[in-house]
Amino acid sequence: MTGLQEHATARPLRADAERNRQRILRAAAEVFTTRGLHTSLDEVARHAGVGVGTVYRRFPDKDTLVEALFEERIQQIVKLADEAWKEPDSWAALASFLERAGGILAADRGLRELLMFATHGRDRIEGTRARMQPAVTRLVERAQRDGKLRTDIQPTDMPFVEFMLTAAAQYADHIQPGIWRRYLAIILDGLQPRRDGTTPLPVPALTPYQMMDVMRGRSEAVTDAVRRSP
Amino acid sequence: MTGLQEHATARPLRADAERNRQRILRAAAEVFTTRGLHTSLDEVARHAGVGVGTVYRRFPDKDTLVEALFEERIQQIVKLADEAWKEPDSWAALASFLERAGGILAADRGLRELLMFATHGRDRIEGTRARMQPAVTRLVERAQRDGKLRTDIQPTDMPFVEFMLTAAAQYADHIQPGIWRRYLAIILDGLQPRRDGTTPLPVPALTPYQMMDVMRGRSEAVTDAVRRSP
Amino acid sequence: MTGLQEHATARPLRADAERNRQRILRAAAEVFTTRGLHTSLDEVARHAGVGVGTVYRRFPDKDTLVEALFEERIQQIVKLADEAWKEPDSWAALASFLERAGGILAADRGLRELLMFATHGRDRIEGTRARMQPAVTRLVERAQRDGKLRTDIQPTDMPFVEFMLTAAAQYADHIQPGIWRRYLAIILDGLQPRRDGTTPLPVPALTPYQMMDVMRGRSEAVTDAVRRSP
Amino acid sequence: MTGLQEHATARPLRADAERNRQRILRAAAEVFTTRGLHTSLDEVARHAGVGVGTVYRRFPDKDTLVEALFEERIQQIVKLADEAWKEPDSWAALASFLERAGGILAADRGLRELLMFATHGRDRIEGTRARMQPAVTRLVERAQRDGKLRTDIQPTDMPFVEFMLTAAAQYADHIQPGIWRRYLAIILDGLQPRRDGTTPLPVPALTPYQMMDVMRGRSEAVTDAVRRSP
DNA sequence: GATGAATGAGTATTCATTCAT
DNA sequence: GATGAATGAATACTCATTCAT
Repeated sequence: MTGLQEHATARPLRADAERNRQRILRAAAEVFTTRGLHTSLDEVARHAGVGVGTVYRRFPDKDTLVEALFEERIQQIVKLADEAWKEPDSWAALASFLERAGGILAADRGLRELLMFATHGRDRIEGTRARMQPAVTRLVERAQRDGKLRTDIQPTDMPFVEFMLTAAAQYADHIQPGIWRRYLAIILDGLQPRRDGTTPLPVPALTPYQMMDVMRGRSEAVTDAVRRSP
Repeated sequence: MTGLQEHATARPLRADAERNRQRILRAAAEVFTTRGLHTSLDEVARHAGVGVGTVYRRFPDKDTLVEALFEERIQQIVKLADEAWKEPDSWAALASFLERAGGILAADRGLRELLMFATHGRDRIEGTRARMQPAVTRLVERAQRDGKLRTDIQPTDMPFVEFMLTAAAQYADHIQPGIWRRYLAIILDGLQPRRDGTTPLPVPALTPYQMMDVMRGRSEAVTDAVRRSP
Repeated sequence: MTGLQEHATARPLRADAERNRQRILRAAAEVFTTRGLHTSLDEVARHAGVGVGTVYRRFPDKDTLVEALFEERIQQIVKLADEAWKEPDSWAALASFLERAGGILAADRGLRELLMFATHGRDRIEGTRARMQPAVTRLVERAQRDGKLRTDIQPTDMPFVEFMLTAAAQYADHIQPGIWRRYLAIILDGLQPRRDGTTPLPVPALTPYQMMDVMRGRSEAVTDAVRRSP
Repeated sequence: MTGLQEHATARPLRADAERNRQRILRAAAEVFTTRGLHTSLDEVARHAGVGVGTVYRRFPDKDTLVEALFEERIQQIVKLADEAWKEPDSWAALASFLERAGGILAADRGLRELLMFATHGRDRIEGTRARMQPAVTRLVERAQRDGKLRTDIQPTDMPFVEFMLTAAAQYADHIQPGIWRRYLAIILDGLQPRRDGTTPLPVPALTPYQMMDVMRGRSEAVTDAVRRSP
């Protein structure tokens, strides 16, 4: 139903097992969202109404659970990119994609921590990201064709925009909700070509291949971030 | 030279004590920079070549040590703002300040974590921040007077620019060093007024008072982030 | 048999868990009795033949473990008061209660320390004490009705008699076993009305409410005494 | 001036050294009295206005410092016994001695802990105790000669009376100041011979030799009690 | 399959005592 | 002699992970 099984090479789970899996994921999303990534698996299990052993039966370790959550959110963002494509105005499409994705990130402390510290590197995440890429690329290229987006921008810049908004939200969203939108507006202005001259970008964007490394690279970071527990 | 002594209202430390203090600070900077803020004080002590008790003699707890480090770096940034003022071109002054500050942040994982997750709220940090404010305000206002900076920008936006660059660096600086400069360039373009129209900012900047809360607010965050232990 | 389960409002522990719980309690009683209340939980765990985590699974912290032990002994004393009631002679009933309770206290250094320095204030202890009160009150009042006990004595004086015997035992029982009985005899004589005049008591007994405070008051004391670590 | 040096076999201290010694003793008395025997020597040194090194120069370790304090108080009590001798009524003399000694104990938490847990065994304490013995013995024997005190009482019972009052004070003096006097009254009644029959004491008093062991025996106890630090 | 009991390494922190200044 | 800096063993407590029921 969420597609979390789609890449599972093994046979599908029994109905009750899948139900437990979903409960765990829901519980994890809830506690990680509200309390952050440290929060013990015992706590997650308690919220899910299962034993901690069941959590371990479904997810080999905490990292994997966190990754599964991450993937779920990434999927949402993929969906967003696909939906944005329907928007006829190419700039509005890109802008609305960035904004809606920002909204998802701003709302979830666990996800922010995940993005800021952690990630995975497992194949199935890689696959998800891969699926996102074309959708984002389409949005970017269309806007560039229409002269609405600087031509020195690359699709791999988009995740960085989100990372930056995430940081802004992390700092102050609890004090001034939506503050990140202020910075999105500034960045959007920076992304548009200017008649009166655009500052040349001093460093090339990441290649898609490097982008994979970014995601992978943070594998260890998860291990770090997730393990930290008060 | 680093001002680490400045807060000591009492007599200066004995020579040997000061030497050890510096060793501890250096060791802490090193391990926090390379391994992150979790990393036990035992480890810090080992790196400094002192007993853990010595660390505790100089810094009542881990938070305080982390703060001392933080303060040192913040001081560097304050100095940067003051130096930038000498630059005759008002836009260049602001831009160079943002860039040099970004450079400091990009270079240090521990500092980034500190900025992103942690801090305290003790008076001396508060004081440091307070001292930074006028310097930044001057830079901002001069650039606005010269028509080089959007008038809807506030001094409190500047720390957010840094937060965002920090995030970008955090993600990919190890893969593409200096990548954050790419995003600084985009943001700088977004900060300039445009003849062809500027997107209005949808959310007001933080007031200086709220900014204090942001810094304070992370008090708990440190406690969280710092205390997380593998 | 010891009622250690009674407070568990939830389902009873699994057989193995209960077995370990008992092992821990036995080990704790042993080491606390012989070495005193300081003695780390690591030590307790080692004696019990379990990991320290298991101790913490059963008892959220050291205080609670100590309290559980305390409660067990208090329960024994409650039982004593009830049994003493069966004794037909009212003075003999009271005296035998005091003596048998003294015997329990004299035998256990950990318990003595507990009584002298430590306790908690949690509901279940409070409840236990509450259950003791009526039994003691009955004994006291019957003896007074029979003219065997000074009428200016209150039920709240009885715990103090025990405290005093405890102190005597603490000092010298290891040198002269049973020495506390000598002082019990003196006190018993002091408790009886005298034909030839009784010294008026210069200070009123504690009210039952104050007695609760005495027990509660030692909350901090435990924390103190228990936490003291060599 | 306090006689603390009287038994010092070594040469007398230089004036400033003696002054420091007194300051330390005074500071120790103060902090131990108010906060208890745990309380670090750093704290004691701070209160005395000297460095901790100075404390160690005067007292080889914490135990010794605690013992010195103990001795000082014992001396006070010796003095009390001597003063009481002047009282013409033999019973009043004994009673007033017990009461005034109780007053000293009740007022001082550190001293109570000392008595309840700790002591020394060093010669000079032993000497102090030895000097107390005759004074107490005189009081006891005179009262017995006058038929005011049970004849089965021994001088070694007197310290136990104090121990017991100490326990009562420890429990509740903060809740009902002077409560220990209530129990002293009861004990005093128990110590007097009764026309209508006195319960025979079931256990012999300690011999003076055993009493020495009591004091000595607690040597280890101090080590225990003193070392415990929150 | 599910449960939750058991494990133990890992962390921050304290304080008696020693020793260089 | 005095100072206070340094030391490090000791302790309570947590939580990811494994395994018996």
